[in-house]
Amino acid sequence: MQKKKLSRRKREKLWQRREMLSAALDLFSTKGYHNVTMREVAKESEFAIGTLYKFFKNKEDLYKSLVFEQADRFHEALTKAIEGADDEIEKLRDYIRAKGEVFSANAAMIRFYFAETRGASFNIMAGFNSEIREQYDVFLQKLAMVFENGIKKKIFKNIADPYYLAVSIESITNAFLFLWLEAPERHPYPEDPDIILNIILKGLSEPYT
Amino acid sequence: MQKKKLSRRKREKLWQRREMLSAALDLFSTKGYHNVTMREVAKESEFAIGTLYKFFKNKEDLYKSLVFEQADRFHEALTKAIEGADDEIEKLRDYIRAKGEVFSANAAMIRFYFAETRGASFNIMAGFNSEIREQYDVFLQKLAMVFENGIKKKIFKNIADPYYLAVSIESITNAFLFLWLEAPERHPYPEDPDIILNIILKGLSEPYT
Amino acid sequence: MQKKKLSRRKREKLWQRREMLSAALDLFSTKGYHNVTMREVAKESEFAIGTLYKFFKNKEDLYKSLVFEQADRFHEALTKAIEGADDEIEKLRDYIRAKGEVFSANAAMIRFYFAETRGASFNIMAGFNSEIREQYDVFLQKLAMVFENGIKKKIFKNIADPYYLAVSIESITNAFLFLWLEAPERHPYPEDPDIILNIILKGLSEPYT
Amino acid sequence: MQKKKLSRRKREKLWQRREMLSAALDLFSTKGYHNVTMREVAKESEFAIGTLYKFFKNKEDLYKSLVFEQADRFHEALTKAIEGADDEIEKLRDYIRAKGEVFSANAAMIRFYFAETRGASFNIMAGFNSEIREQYDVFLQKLAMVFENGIKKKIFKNIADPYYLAVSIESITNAFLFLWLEAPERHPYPEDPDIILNIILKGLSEPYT
DNA sequence: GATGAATGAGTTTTCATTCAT
DNA sequence: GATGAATGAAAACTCATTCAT
Repeated sequence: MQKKKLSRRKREKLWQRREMLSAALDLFSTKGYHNVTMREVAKESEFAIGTLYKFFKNKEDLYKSLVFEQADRFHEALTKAIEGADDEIEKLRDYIRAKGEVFSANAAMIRFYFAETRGASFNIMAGFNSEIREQYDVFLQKLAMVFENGIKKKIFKNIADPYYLAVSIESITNAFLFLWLEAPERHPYPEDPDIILNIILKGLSEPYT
Repeated sequence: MQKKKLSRRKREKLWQRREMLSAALDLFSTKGYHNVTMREVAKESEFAIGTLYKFFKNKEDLYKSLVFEQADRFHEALTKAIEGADDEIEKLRDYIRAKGEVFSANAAMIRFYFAETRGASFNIMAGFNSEIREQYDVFLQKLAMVFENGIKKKIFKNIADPYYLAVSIESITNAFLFLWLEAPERHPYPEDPDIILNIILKGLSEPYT
Repeated sequence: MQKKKLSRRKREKLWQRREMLSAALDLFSTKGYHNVTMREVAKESEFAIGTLYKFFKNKEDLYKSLVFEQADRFHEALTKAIEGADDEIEKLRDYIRAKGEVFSANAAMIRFYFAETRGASFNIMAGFNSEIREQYDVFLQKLAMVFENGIKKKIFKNIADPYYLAVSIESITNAFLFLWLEAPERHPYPEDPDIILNIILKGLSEPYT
Repeated sequence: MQKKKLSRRKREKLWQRREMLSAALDLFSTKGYHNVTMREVAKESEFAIGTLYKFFKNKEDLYKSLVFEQADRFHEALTKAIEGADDEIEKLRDYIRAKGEVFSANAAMIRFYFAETRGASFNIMAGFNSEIREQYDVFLQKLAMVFENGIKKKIFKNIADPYYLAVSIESITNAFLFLWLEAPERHPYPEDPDIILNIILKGLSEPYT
């Protein structure tokens, strides 16, 4: 086991880093990159500014670290979800469930995620955007594969380009998450994945075609 | 006619205002709120800073004005689209087409839109968000109505809450716009609205119920 | 006349600039580059910090401007001095007098000059050093020429390389200025240039060869 | 003998101190006081910052210690030089040689010396300047004495105040050192002290007087 | 006794906003 | 009424110094 090998020093470092990133996530997600000062992050995380700068070489570095960390966490969970089951429909159900779990656990993260992926700090991201975008695209390709395979296996009808189907289910789940974020009571993220899934599984128009 | 009543003075004012907002849209959409200075907006719009402040009481006010203006334009176009045709399917087609037209004509606006609705300046908007959100919700309700009526008329199967259907088609079209924004060549916003529409019309699973 | 052409605006600008450089000279010369804050320069010159930054793009730029300005003033005065008279000895007398005049008028400048040319901020100067150094060398060459011509005309004995003679008289006058700076009463810069000049004109050792 | 009395402990301390000062000299002489951090001195000398502070109560103290140490070394060498020989001319030759030896051996020291005596850190030195200056003046007085005695003995002509003669020969040798520092190849500090000495010994003007 | 992580005061610089011309 | 020069508050970041281990 590697984890046992970490010295007390190292473990403390890691814990401190986590504290800082956690404070930063809270602040960035509610106020946005430019409305958060390093002083605030320092105060919120209960470290001195200088200490913050020991861990992150500047504000942007702190921000990027946060983005990468969250993106990794997110990417990993979703990838695992669509790689678990054998059945394509089950894969999609797992994916919808996982997305809900990862995000519902942390409203700050979802707010941050939307601020990041769509718009918001698209200016700050300029430089490292590509890396994240690539990682995201890798996932989209995998998701598209699920549809492609489903179509090949005749589980799905061939109604649209698998990539667009992937993008669509992504955007629909995001929309549900967004609704939940705004009014958790009124619009809970559905327990039953089929509530979302049916929207693209069962066609609206029976006679239509 | 009301427009004839406007004095030359008034009309000039309006034109100046439009120049300013246009310059602001260009800058904000490409660089983001915090990376644009009033000096830049002044230079770009070829007015003096002081003149800018005659029209907008501060930077935030300029920004908000822009948001409201764009939102209005957008809202109006989409509302008109779904109120035109009689047939529900045709309404949806019109909606998809209109969305493409409004946005495709102006990449700046779409970039700005995403920065606004999803994330980005959700911080700046804090206060007046509600107003925009309300307007947006009015539209969502109307869009939901299209689905509800379609279901009542048995044009659509009753596969999900009409409101969620509205949110879904909104998010799918957004996703397509986003793809187009990133790579206009590779992912053109479809000429034929059915390419998008089919995703929720024709269900993926035939045998699945 | 060109000066008459300057608009009131331009003249005011120039005056402001001079005020700032004057305050900066005072501060830099007494406290040294690193011990002076922009806030101090602003306060001393009675402008806002922002105004300071309108004239000089950063602290280093302010500093460099000061160095160049002073160097120019100094260089010009000395060059004129050694180019005025025909007689070599008279040239040297004029040079010694001019040096005294330029500096005696302004203790701040001499302090600043020593801090700059010898040592001090040799770190800050790194980049533009060469330019100043070159200008200085041009002068040294001209001064060496005075000695060379004097030797050719048999006014001077050929006791050393003219360049070294130039460097020597430069350093001796500097030494006198330095003494004056430290104790103006006890060590006034001599009215009669021959007091300095004799040191290298009249040899110490008659019999010695 | 006093040195034998030093305990191993004491000797080690002394050695450590020397290591620190040596690292400090290297850094200060190349980068200047304000561009050197205590962290750097610690790293360069391979001690911990805390240890540095055991030896010097703060950065300024470290700097001053360095100045005093170097000044002592310098002062001692030069004093010894002018006290060795009996003949005044030989004393001056020894002085010129010694100056070359002390400095040529250590470019860092000369750079540091110029940064200190002329300009640079005259700001940092403010407080303790006087002490160094006094020591330096003691030396200047002794050097002046050499001239005074030479004049009394009729070895030298009485062409100027002995103190000014001392200052002059000091500044000329400095100028040569400075030239050497800038371009060691082109301007070597002369092996033969007479090359410098002649400048004040042999008068330039034969017929003059 | 040695260490170096943690601290936070202090510095440079930007930019929204005002107001005299 | 238009202008844009002047303002200064506020932000990012550095580094001398302390002190718990």
